[in-house]
Amino acid sequence: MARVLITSALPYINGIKHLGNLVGSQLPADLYARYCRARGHEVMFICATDEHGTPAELAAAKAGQPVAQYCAEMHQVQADLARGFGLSFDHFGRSSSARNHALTQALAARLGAAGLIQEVAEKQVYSHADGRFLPDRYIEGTCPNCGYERARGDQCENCTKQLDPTDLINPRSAVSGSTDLEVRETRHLYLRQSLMREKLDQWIDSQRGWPLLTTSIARKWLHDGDGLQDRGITRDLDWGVPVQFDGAPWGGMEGKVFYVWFDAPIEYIAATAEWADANGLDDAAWRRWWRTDEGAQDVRYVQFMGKDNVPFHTLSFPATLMGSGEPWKLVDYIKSFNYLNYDGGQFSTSQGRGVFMDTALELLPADYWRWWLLSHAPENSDAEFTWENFQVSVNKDLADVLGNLVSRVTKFCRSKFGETVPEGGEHGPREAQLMADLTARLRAYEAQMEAMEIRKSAGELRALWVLGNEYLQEAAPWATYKSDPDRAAMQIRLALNLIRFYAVVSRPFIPDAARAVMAAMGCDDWSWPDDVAMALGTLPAGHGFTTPEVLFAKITDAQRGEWEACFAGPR
RNA sequence: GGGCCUGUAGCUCAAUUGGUUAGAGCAGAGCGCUCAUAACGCUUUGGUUGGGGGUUCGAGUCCCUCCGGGCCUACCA
Repeated sequence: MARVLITSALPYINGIKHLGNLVGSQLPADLYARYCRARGHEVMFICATDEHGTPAELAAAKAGQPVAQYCAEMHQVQADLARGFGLSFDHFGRSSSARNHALTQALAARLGAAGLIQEVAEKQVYSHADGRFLPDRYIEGTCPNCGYERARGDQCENCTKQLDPTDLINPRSAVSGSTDLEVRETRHLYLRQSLMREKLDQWIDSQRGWPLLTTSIARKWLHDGDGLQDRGITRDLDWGVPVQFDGAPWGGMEGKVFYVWFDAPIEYIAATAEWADANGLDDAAWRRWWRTDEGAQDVRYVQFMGKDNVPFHTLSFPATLMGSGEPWKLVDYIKSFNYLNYDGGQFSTSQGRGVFMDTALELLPADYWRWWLLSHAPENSDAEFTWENFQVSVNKDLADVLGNLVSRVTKFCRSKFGETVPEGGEHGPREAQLMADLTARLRAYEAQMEAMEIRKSAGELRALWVLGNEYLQEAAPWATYKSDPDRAAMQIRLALNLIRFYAVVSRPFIPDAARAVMAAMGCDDWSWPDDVAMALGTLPAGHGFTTPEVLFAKITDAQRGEWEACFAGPR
């Protein structure tokens, strides 16, 4: 028994996430959390909505709502969708919480006292019409390089030239279109990451077995050019954690808030505190997960995220925690993912391209999506979702291999012995062989899960299911029933136990179906099959069960065609 | 422009870090079974590992080069 702290990158608040977002962090994190719990480990699985920043404010404005209300509503929407997908967070928090405000300010104060924060005066574009400072990418104008008229202030997407907003010809606000812009001087706080480069570099070097994607991105930022750059951690916005607070080691920062990438990872900790609050527990309850001087020294901390989040988690957040001089728990393993593409292009939140979490659940049960996404997780390179691949994989793996196995066993038993685990007969060599095969495969499955090799884990699980079909084919209880009914009874008794076994080991991937199968078996024993032979004796002769309805209905060609057409363009 | 990742059977992916004859699943072909969601099982056809060159007893794996895909980023390795 170990203690495992698991965090998923925080989904941004400004809308419903697509399947690419889901498979990049929350879903694999959930798989791992469920597996760890199934193995009897003590798990704290944390996620939250990332609610600060300009896009949130603009999305709220577009929806005609105060930003606080907009975020509260969208948080609820995302929480409901997470539940719909079976994401088993111990707590799904909000980066706008009072806990995060307090913790972000406290950490910033520590960093300031340690000399790791610097005030920098810089020039930013202010829009009078919008009444706000505009981030570079919200300023549009004509590209001085190629003449493209809709170049953004950070980069021209036509000629790819990197730009400064002041380079643009005829600049205007992308929010309102106003040309009433002004370059103003404003002061901001910078996190002096550059001072911690050596320490971070050694820390990264000391990690073993991290995905190449994780370490290569971290090293790129550490060693590229002049090395790790200091980064601004504040912005001129209203919505966020105020930079000026009682006890702050700086003055004159009224009207500014911390920038999202600074406060968002801190929310991992704050959300754990929110969890304690929500459960009526004291501070010690959450601090034993996060403070190595208060119980977290034996915690294993694993983070899941898409590759775009790697720099913040390998460098900025560790710099924040290390720089505080306090004994905060640092991450032990960072599992990062590439992108999932949609049918030849990218999923796009802004363009509404691809399948989003809400519509996905309207089409099919969560387990269909969970299985396909996890068994095709973009671990080593970008992966691609196509409707055809989805249909073929799901029908074959879930409906044919697993669902049909449950069906053939239960229906055969019902017709020959009734809905009761049959009595009689003794295991023979073929049964011993099955146990041995199952044990070998199960150990391989466990090893892949522990290594967080998602695709390979799915492959091993599927191989476990296949063993059941192979056994049934060879044992042929429909034939032995005629010559030796006791033997058929033994075979079916084993097969029924096998179904329960599958419910247990499959639950991390397909929790809803697993629950349905377990319920049909009239059982609630989810103990992990450390000893396979013993596990396959759980349901005794005489135990009643019910024959489940079709576990996974197949996706028809008609459905696929319809969905293909329906999702071809922006929704 | 620079850096990193990547290119393996029609499709989706493996290959214990240089070590026998490059393996799985799906799709295709054949056979078997009939309990089952026309499901399952067995057998089987597919690869000059993007092209070319090199190092080595030995290269999918290392080096060079060209071609293609992706990500990150800025006058710097």
